[in-house]
Amino acid sequence: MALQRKKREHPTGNADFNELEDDAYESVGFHDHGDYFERKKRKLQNQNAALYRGMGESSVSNIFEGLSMAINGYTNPSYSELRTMIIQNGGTFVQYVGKKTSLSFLICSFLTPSKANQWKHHKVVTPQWIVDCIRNQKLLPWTNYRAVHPVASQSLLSFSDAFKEVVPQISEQHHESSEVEDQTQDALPSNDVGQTETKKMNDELPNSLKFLSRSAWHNYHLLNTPNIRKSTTQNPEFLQKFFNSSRLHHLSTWKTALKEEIQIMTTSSGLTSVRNVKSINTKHFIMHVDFDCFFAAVSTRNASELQLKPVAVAHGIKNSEIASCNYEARKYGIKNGMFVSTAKSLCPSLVLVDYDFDAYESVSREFYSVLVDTPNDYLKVISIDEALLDLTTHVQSFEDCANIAESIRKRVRTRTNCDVSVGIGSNVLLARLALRKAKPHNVFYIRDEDAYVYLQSLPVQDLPGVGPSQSSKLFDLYNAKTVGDLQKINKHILQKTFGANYGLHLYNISRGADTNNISNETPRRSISVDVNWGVRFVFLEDAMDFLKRLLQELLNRMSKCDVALHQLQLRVLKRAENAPFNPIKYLGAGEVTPLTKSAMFTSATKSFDILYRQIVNLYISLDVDPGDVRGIGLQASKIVKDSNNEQSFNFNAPLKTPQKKILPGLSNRQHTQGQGQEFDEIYEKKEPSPTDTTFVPSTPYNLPSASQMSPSVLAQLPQSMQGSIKRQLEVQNKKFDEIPSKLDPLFLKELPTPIRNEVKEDHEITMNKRIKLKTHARPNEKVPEETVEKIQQQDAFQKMLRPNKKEKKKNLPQVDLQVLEELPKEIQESVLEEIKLSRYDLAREVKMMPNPVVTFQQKQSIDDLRELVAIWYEKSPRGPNSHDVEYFSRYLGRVVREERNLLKVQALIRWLQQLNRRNKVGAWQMAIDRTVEAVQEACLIRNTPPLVLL
DNA sequence: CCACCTAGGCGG
DNA sequence: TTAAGCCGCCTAGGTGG
Repeated sequence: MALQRKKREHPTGNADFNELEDDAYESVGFHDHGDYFERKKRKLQNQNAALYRGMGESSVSNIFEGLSMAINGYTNPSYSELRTMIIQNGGTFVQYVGKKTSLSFLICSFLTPSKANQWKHHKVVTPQWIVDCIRNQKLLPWTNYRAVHPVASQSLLSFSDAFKEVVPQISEQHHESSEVEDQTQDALPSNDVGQTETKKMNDELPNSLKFLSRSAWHNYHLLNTPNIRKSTTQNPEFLQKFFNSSRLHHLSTWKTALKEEIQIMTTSSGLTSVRNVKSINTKHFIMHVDFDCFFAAVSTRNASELQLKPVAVAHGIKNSEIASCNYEARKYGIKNGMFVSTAKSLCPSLVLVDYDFDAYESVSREFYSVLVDTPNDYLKVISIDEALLDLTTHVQSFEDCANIAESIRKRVRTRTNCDVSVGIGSNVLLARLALRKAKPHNVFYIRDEDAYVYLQSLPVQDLPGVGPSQSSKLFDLYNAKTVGDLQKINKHILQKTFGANYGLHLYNISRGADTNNISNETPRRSISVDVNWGVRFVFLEDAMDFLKRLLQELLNRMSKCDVALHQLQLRVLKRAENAPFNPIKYLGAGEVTPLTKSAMFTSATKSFDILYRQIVNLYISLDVDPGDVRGIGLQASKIVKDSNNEQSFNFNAPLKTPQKKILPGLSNRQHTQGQGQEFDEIYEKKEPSPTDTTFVPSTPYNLPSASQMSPSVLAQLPQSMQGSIKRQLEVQNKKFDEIPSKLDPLFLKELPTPIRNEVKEDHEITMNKRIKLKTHARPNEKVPEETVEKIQQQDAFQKMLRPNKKEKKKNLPQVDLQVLEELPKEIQESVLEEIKLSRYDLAREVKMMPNPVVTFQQKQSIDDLRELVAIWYEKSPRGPNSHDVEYFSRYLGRVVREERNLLKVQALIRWLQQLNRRNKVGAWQMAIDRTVEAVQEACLIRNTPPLVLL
């Protein structure tokens, strides 16, 4: 099945606003990032010119005449709306501001502190100014619309005033904000919770809403519509629903399953011999068999009246992608991947058909049984509807192949009522190119002697491995449009511009030579789960919640193949800057920036707890606003067979290889220099023998399954992640209105000065830093005894709380005991069990022990600490005392190192930034910087990714 | 030179 | 209502030993 990548769809005629935006943001491709910005810049410039030209009648006024304006960051009205407003009212719109001096106004809703500083000598106004000026048809005094308040003239605000300041800022941009309180009251349960309790929760929710980013705020409103909410990650059933309906997910899983199934079938039945190695030098006969418009054909296979009409398979009716369309529809220019609305405009009589995944599977089964029955040397699964056959030892000529192909076509037709096409060539590349020519419902072969000339007329995009990116690169750099043009380019030039491997590949395939010949299946090397549709979060907790479900899904898939992982990768798609909150596609990702981060595990693991904890770290380190998350993925790599199921024989496992080992790395597998060297030999050098792994156990211990997601696990998670506010109340046994009545303004100064112990500890840890960093370098690497000891020391926490160093070995700090006592008996036991187990592996980066909670001024919950910090800020309007800053920084450092709660640290620093956002007190900014610095250092010591803030 | 990381691309 | 943009593999190119 030819899955068409979505191409840019250029709006015809006079583009209106939405079209401009659609095109610039949506049609470039899903995460096509190459020179996106370059193209966007050019494009926008053209669009501006076009806007100016076509202004004649659309010009509304000239109130902005002579003024040049630029837009920065998220705005409401949107970037493009503002742009039109400015231009239509006589202003000059400036793009990508280079020289600030030439600018009259900068339009923005909010500036980061560093940006604010950068723009302090300019007129920076909120978008509301533009709106109000146009509404009043005159220039209003801009000073009433400042986005940045000058530091000097700003009077100091009291704590409560500061809160009041924030609210109107939001409501000014979102007129719906008055609804918020009503809606939240409706949304909260009022039955089994006392009335005061409910009120407190209500207070708490609007309170946290005040600090939502614009994108999170947007999502909050979006998700208030129950039907929409149901279609997003907020729905606990989302993953299942999504995967059941996702064609791409089906394609992937089908392929994986088929590969395994066919391999087993052909190996055990003896119908297909394992590929003959000596035949490398003999001439091959390769056949590529593929259904014509598979989904559409299957859906209409028993409805002959539909087969004559234009038919497309899609979910929706508007901005839904066409997965497959028949040849009748293609006559109208309809293509796979096109939006239904576009297709409808090309062909109003287009018939839309639903997916029928079960039917695709059963048709495919018939298809593969025909192929398996066809005598062959090798059968390779390409996808549900597509396969390669090596017929080398069964035929003498292309004519023989063509006869077999016709026979396959006939049999498939009889059994499925669908057509396949067949391409034949002496290698995979030529067979594929022949297939293209054969379609629809035909057979075609390319002889070697004709290949070179045949290729010349093809567009470079037709070559496998050459997609939109590489073909546009070829065109931009060498003006090469056809394979003939490509043939003329010097090999070394290709290698220089496209890299040694890919350049050579291009050189070869342009001549019809296939470097990647058909080969035996290699074991899977990674397992991943991705969701890039319907992802909408408001709070950090939403993201964490979804990540838990995603991780569970990953673990389910891993357990089906009996593997554990050494490396975990988190992938987040972040809404691109300036991309609209609502993408064109309903609940789609829109234009995004992909971000990835990975973690290594010294011993292979499949433990939910261990992995989840790392995922939290990875997620935090990516520092994406929850409102901007558009997609999330987890990938398990460096996977190893899990030793628990050693007795079960696995067909896919290479023979003679030990059960537990890292699968071949890229460099081992691909580099042709290593030819002739067996994997095992390579392994022998790199893999320590089992006796070498005395310290770091290569077998992960398995936790009692009851402990997965048990309350004991929940209890050790940061409070902000523990779901609802109600549960937070229970767990912490605290009441939100118990705000410290009134604290002495000098209380911070009277605190005990830093304790000598801790200074010593800090020093010690810094000295260990280098050794520690080394230990994570490679899985299964032996860790020196000396390091272990030091790490143990480092992990011995709570020196401040428990000055008695001899208690260190006890492993159960008082804080934990308190937590433990509150838990049910059996869970207590499970926790104790975990702790017992963890004693065997103290060097483990991720520990099973609940981390100690470090208190500060007898406070430990984020909300209490925020309260404390707010009072501190309020009471020190000119800036904090430097001792207090040190004290606070040290505390945060300990939260990183000991409590290991990066969420808390991030929340507190952000809170401080938030508090200082209005007044912008320089001394406070310096204090924040110092705090961040301390936290980064702590992250370094802990060997976790640094915290990124704004 | 190696091992590791992240980004990007491709196909079905 | 809309809609269901996955997933495994490869290569490049940077960093740090």
